[in-house]
Amino acid sequence: MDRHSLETLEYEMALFVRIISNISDRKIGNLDRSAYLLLHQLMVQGAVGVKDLAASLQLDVSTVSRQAAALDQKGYVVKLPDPQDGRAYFYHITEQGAKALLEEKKARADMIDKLLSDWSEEERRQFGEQLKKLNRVLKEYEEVKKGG
Amino acid sequence: MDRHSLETLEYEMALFVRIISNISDRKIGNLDRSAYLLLHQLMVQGAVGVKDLAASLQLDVSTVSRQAAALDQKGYVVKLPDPQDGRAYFYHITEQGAKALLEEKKARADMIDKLLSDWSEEERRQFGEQLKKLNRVLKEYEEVKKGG
DNA sequence: TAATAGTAGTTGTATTATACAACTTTATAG
DNA sequence: CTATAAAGTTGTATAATACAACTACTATTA
Repeated sequence: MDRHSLETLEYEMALFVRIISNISDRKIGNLDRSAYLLLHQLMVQGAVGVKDLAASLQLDVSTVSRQAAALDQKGYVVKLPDPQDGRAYFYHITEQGAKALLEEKKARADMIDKLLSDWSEEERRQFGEQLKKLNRVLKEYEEVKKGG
Repeated sequence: MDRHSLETLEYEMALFVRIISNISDRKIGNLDRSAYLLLHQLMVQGAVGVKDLAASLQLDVSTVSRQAAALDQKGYVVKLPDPQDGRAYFYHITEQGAKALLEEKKARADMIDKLLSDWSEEERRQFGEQLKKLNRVLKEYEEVKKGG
């Protein structure tokens, strides 16, 4: 591939990560990034335990355990015991949690909308799709890394 | 804008940040992300002090001071006093540092090249350009945030 | 069925990147 | 000359993470 495009991509990716990590660590709406992703996952996946959540999010169970506990504290999720297995729990998103998630999504979407105000419709759509595609391969890469 | 594209973009961006932060924190080559960006900046900007570096990188001076000290330790930069100002220093990238930077760039570019192996030339070019454009507005956003 | 191995989840500890605040040394303005 | 500002460093705090040790259960197996 053309070396110049590749180098642009390489540098801009590193830069993007730093900038956007800092921004999103400062919080967009009321949820931080980890809480946001956890709630999103719970919404998508339905009620699951920390093990499954950790697998989906590709994080350590201990990390997810703490994140879930924090959301429990806030009343955004509830932890119900698995009747089938005395060790296990299911986390359920609460009404309040669902509301917070939706608000957060809106806040983030609005911010992005504002940031990309001079992008064409087509550019945005395309960028979103490319990011999605990239995330898929990055996830695979992560899995490989953790497996071996 | 079309709500669906926006929501895709919104979620994929959050996901991208988490995935790629984790990956790049685990190091690609021999430099971590902060070291890489600092060396890159020094290469672009020439010899400057931590204040200017911090401004370019949009980080706190204390953060950059520590990062630069770490690179100094490794022999990737040298810190020379400003003959004009007894308080100030210039950080210079060393030959070793330049070599490490190049190797790192290569390692990262290779990784990206591999990850994007099924993307067309045009897609990559475009994605890089879009990321670059996005980074410009994100930087502005950061500046505003820090100013007010 | 009792003993052993494995599993879900939590908690302790360490690391890393960051910011903010206090400080030191030097420079500049009144 | 004194007071204020500026460059840089160091102390302290926070947040997200991983790994390791642990508890409490479950499953296997002899």
